[in-house]
Amino acid sequence: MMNRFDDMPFFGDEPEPAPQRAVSGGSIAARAMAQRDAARAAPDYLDGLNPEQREAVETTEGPVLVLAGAGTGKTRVLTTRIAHILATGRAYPSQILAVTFTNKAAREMKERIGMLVGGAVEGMPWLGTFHSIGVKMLRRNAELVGLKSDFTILDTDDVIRLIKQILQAESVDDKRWPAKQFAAMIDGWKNKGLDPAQIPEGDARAFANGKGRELYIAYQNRLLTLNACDFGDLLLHPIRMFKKHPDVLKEYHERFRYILVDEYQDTNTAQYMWLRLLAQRSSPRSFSPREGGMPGRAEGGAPRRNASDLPPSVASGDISPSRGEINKVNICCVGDDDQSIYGWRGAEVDNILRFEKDFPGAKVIKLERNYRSTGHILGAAGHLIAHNEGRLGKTLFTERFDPEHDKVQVHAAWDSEEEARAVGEEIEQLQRAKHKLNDMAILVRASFQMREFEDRFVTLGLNYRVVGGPRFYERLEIRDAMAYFRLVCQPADDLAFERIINTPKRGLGDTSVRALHDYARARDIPMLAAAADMIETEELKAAARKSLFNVVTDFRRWQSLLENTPHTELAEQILDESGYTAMWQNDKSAEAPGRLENLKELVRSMEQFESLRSFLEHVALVMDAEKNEDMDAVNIMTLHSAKGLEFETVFLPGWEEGLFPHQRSLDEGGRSGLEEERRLAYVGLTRAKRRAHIWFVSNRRIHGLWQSTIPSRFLEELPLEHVEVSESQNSNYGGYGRNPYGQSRFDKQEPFQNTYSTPGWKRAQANRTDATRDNWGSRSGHQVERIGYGESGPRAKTIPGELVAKSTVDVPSQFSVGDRVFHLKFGNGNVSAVEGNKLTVDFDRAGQKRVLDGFVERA
DNA sequence: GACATTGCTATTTTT
DNA sequence: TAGCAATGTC
Repeated sequence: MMNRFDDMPFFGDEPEPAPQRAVSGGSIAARAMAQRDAARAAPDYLDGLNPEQREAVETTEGPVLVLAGAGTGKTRVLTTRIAHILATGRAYPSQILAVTFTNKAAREMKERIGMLVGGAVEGMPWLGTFHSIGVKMLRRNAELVGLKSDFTILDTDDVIRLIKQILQAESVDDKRWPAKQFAAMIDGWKNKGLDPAQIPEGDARAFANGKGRELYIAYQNRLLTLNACDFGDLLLHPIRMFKKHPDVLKEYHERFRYILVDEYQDTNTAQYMWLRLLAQRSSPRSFSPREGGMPGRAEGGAPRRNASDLPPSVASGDISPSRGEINKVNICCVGDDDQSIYGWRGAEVDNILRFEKDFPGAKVIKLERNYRSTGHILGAAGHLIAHNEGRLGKTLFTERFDPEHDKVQVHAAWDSEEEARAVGEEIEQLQRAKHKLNDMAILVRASFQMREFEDRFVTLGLNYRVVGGPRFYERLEIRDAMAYFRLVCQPADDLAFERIINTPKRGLGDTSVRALHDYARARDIPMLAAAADMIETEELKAAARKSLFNVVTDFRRWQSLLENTPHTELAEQILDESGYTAMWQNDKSAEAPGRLENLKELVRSMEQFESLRSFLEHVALVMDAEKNEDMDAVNIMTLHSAKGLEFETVFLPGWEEGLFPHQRSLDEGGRSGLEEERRLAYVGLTRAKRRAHIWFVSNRRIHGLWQSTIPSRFLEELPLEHVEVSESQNSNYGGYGRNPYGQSRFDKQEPFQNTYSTPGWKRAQANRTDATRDNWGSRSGHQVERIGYGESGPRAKTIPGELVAKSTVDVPSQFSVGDRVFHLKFGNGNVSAVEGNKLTVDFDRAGQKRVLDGFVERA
């Protein structure tokens, strides 16, 4: 057997099994902590924990589910728990498996554990993301799944290029069946833990005239030939390995005494399977993922009420916790079902809803004491989320309720421009009151919303930062440079080869590359090797051969330098000698200097790694952007990327039907889609510590067309007692034709009205009933049921799926060129062109605009 | 190989 | 509308 753990440093350096509460052996830090523990009744790391948190920390044995609401000290519990396990000598650092989703979370956890236990955290090799731990396991035993231990990790971009090649090879029309789409399908299957043989027949047929399965197989084969993995494989290969080689799994079972999982509500089926295998101490029966559709995410859109209605899951069917031995597993999952917002990416809320069934005898601890937000914010968020049915049910509370705190403010604006302007004013107002911009965030549903705010802030000269977006390692020049490095380290990396063989231009165009490709495929050798061969043959033109000869000798030279040259030096050398640096130096375009700067930064960032190889590994998994937190700036980001963050003041624009909840979620996800949107709203609100401002507009431009919009149903789900509706005084919301550029409402000291009866609100309501009168029900065929709730608050109205008029071209317009029309926003004008139901109108005052005919009437 | 033209699509995003 | 990607033209 190749899985010899004894040559793994972290397996060999400590006695095994760990003695319970032993004070001898183990790391010095752990020993010191244990001694201190013995000396004192309650170690000081437990200070300041509330009773529930303390229980979550101290219940170390058996399965534990910590339901940690927003702002209830989740990370603190997780890190203190680990510190506690170490300090009491229950396990050595290397016997704890602690998994997170993001590198950021892993880093943060490591840091905070370090603060509690000092250097012992360095001995925790199994603290990391699902993927990085997966890689670690795979590198150890790669040959068991047909890989070599130096396999490459492909990112999304590589994967798409690879699939393109496969589609071409199989002569699939990649216009009709885009590679991107197939990459998404494969990703989806892998999220569910499905091998080609296990994908649902329907899925297999749905792509490329039924070739789905075949192509998936071809893709997997290609990956093996390339000695490469995609992200999904980093989990699936270990799962396969565990299933095929119980002895390997057993070693891990003996190794991990404690398993901790962060953000459990975000785990997908594959991650769940992986965890179950590792958590399963009794000898597992043969195990295969369930065939057919995915569990959980409602196929028919039927709402899932509670865990007991759930269909037999992947795991409970196949690796059931037999004979109660599962109880021995000390697994602790921390999560919040109300913050599950990644269902669309394969996350299974059911995993958390089902925990107690999966782990009989599990202890469930709820953390509901919130340390972040004011009572009003919690009240509003709690009332909103209570409209969801598929939840475990928590109610956050705070002990510092202060009637002086602001209620959640709901604002109406005429259009997105005014929305941005008003938010800008509010921010400046806060700024004048000495609030820091860093403490404010604008959280949008979709990134196109950001632009309006950016424009406005540029005009105002207000600092802002966009969080998320394109990352450093995704930039063109970085990916090119990385391809060079990859190819030097791994001559078989054909994807890297193809990426850079003609970058910079070397006269090796499509024809040469195709010839190389064919030659390589025919002989089953890497393209770089093929290139070396083809220098000798007559197949290519002399110029191309010469060029190829140079490239091949370059790579040979660089490879020979790999072991003995400092890697930063080698990297610079590669970039210079390949002509890549020169290429950008000669480039006259505006972005060229920036790209050169990025390349320098890339080399600089390599310094902290010991070799080119370890750097490559880091980049493949830890794609992190640099951030400038020293600047005081307003944060702009999507609601998704705001999860886990907190701000004094949060602005939540765009609460309109169709945008939020997003139409597509409604159409594609039905009821569960709506609930996920609602959780997103909940996440948004609970990011706020003191102030939350929600906005909705009555007109928004979508794809260049102005559309009338309706306030989000979520607004109606907010409780009156915690919400204040304040219409900006200068808003000409509903008041046609008034100058929107009036004085700021902050200049007037009129008190905001705090009921739902302001004229604007009423108009919004009227607007809503009009627009929703017909077309009941969404495309997916179900209606959204009435969501009733007792006590106070407005009655929830039922809002159907199709609220925003669709811009369907096939509906002929009732208008024709020359008609005189009236539009709410733009006034009177003449129709100058008609295209389906889209009109081009020359407005008397507003100029030429394109509008949907539903929004104009005959003048 | 550089540049213009056409066509298409249009959430959320980590690893 | 706008931004991108994949063609077409010289």
